[in-house]
Amino acid sequence: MKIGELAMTALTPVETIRYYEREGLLPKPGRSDGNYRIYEAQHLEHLQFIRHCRSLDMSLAEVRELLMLKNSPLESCGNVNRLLDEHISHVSRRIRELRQLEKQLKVLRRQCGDGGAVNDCGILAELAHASQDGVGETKKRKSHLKAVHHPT
Amino acid sequence: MKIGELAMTALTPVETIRYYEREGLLPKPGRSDGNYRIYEAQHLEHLQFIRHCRSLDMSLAEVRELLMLKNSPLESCGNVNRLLDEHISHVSRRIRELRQLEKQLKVLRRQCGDGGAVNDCGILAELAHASQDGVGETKKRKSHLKAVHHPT
DNA sequence: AGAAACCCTGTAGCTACTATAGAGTCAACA
DNA sequence: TGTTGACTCTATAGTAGCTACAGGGTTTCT
Repeated sequence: MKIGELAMTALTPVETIRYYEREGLLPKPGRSDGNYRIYEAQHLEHLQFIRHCRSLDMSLAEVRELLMLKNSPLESCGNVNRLLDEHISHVSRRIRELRQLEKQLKVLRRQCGDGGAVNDCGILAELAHASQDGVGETKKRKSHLKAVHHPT
Repeated sequence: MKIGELAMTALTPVETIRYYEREGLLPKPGRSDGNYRIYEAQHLEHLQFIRHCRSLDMSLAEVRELLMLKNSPLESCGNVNRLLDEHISHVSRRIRELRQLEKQLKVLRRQCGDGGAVNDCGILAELAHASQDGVGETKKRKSHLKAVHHPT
């Protein structure tokens, strides 16, 4: 099948498929006379594996690792478990962080003396204070999980 | 004060300060004879405002908006409240999403017939299935909140 | 005077895509 | 046969919010 059909079947944008190929996550398919990519059933499976992992918010690096483990069938699944456990702990940590955040934001929200002018707004006043709650932790470890915003 | 001192005081990397200036979030300071940036007390306050917002995971766009509201003192704080409420709802939504994710991951984790070879690993088998839980929602709204991973 | 520590600009890199531009291919229809 | 339209190709740039150079200039200390 051609890339468009694969894209429809796997519910994945065409450009994303080509991107995975460039990144070495998806094996290069054969080409038609007109230089179109021609995919087989195994490509679909492979792609669906990747998409399933991504839907669980794993990073492409993690997916890459899983794909490698998948291809070394003699090894034990200890590493698969380890990878998954680590990922779960990333998620749990992020949930804790966000709960903290939510609490702080709700406190902040209550600072507003509703309806007044901006000059008296308790929220802006509060924000101008240096709370510095962990702001400067230079070595703050970064998370790979998706961020919060929706740029509409 | 020079940029290094500002950086130390506000617990913010020097490059980040210059980046905020480029982005128009921090007003351009004066320069010394040797072309060094020279900051005043108000710059420190301004920077701390930004960092406080960022520590609450607001996007730079949101920070920009707040800064504008701050500079129009006659307006009412309705817009400040609105912005904050929206941000809180972003955070809450992301928490719900991650809880869901955590649940799925824990279910998956239990699929492994511990200690066996990769060939029999229930986790990999499960991942190869097309769960497609929302994988293909083309219009999935993006969040601006930080992702989960820590690239070590 | 020389070295260390600071500062400058400009550019490239990070993640995981997404979105063009500009061109080629293929099937169907008049 | 020509042409329209849908599809595909490569290459490049953009997104967020920094971070990390390279290759220079300035200041400060000894």
